[in-house]
Amino acid sequence: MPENNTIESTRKTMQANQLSLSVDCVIFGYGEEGLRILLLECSLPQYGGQWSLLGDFVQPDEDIDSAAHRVLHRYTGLNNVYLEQVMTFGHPDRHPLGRVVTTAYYSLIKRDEYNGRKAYDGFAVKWFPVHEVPQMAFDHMVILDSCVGKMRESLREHPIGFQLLPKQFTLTQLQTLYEVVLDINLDKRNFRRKLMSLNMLVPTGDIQKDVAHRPAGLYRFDYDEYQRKLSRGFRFEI
Amino acid sequence: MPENNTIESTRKTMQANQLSLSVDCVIFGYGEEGLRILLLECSLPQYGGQWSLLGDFVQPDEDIDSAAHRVLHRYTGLNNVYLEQVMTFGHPDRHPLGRVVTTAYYSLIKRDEYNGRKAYDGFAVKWFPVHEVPQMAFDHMVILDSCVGKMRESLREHPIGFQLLPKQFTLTQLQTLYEVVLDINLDKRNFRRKLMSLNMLVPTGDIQKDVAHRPAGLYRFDYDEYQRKLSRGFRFEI
DNA sequence: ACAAAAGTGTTCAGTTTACACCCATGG
DNA sequence: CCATGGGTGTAAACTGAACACTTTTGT
Repeated sequence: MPENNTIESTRKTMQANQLSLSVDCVIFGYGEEGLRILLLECSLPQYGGQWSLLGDFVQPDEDIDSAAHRVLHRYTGLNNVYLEQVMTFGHPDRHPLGRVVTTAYYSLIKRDEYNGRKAYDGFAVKWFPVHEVPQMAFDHMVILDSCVGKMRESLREHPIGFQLLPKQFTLTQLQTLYEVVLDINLDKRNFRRKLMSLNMLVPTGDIQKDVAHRPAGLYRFDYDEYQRKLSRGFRFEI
Repeated sequence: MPENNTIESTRKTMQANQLSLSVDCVIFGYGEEGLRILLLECSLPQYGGQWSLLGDFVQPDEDIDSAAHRVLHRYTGLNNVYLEQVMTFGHPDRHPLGRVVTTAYYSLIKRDEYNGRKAYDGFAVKWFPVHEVPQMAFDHMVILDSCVGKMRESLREHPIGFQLLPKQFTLTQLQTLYEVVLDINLDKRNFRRKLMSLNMLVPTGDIQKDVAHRPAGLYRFDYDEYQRKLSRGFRFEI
């Protein structure tokens, strides 16, 4: 498995092929400071000062999903994380060093489980707020935008948000998650009514500890019940 | 531009690369007989008697969207047709002759504008009803299923159905289109109310001719008005 | 006159939205 | 006793689904 992304290794990969395939991951991190995106300082001189998504070439005998997982693991230390393919970008001039077609993925992780380094091959890695993304190299801004859209759509239509909370969570934590990631405001009473009416949140019986106000009840998401409902034609929707 | 898909040309393309990229198109044809899919008899001996989607390798300096349009044109004679990327399939063993990653597209055309041949390179091309697809080579059944799903989703959320009707059409023709392609039944009154409430169907003033019953009024889809509404945040939905 | 498809309203149920106050706890 | 967030109900507006008869035309 490749373990660096220097210009030399890039050239070597490209020379072996008329056409190369890469994966690029938009990694969303959810935490105290809101929703951020993990970016890498671009190593190509023509994109000096700009940033890029985290990516690598797909190896000759590697599944593209596996390549995306490998990239995700390399930069975050995480395995078995939710990763979704978004779209493939294949304009002939999108990469200045040659023909590279790239398949975009996004992932949604908890910032506090992130276990990456500050730099790779001498190039910085940094979290940026979604509303303050820097200049992006290649066509990575377009890719980023399409991943933001797809991620928000999936968050509304699949129960992937629960992976960003502790096993036990309060309804306010859940609401805040949707508000932050979707960049919307929700009504507390309506939100609770809707979520509870799905019959997939079960009270654990526990309550918050050490908070300077009335402690909230804790819930867990009943994944088995969700699967059962799914097979009966149910569609999750926030 | 490549103009054949024989086994020899396939091998040649693959030998030049560790990894090849192809496009595969699911071509839906709408007409009198309902919704059909255009398939090609598979040329590989190990898939004898099976059928495959219409595809080709992406050329070194060709956009992937262009490759899909090229394939579509080759097999249907059509240009400037609606074509949508669905997903990229990259399992290492999906192609018996080597590593081929493929990007799937679907297109929706009018059967009566179809202008293809009966065979290409000695292999038959045939329309199959969506409910009677034959044995498919490679992973093409999986690809087909994902394209059917995506096409139906897009039909409901974008006004792509109007491309399958004459410029002027009756409301019944429109309703039948949605019923056939989505494989559902719709209530006539509710359907008309909903469509008319979008304020994007304008009566042309003309009526049907030469029908053995009360002639229906003809409408056209106001694409400009649709664009205007779009930019004001409107979302099309059937 | 008949056959065939066009055209047209109303009711009911369920869902979504808007909105404000009291409660429990820690400090 | 104060500050902080937790927790709760109701009314109005809107949306989606069900449902049947009259009209116009050609033969």
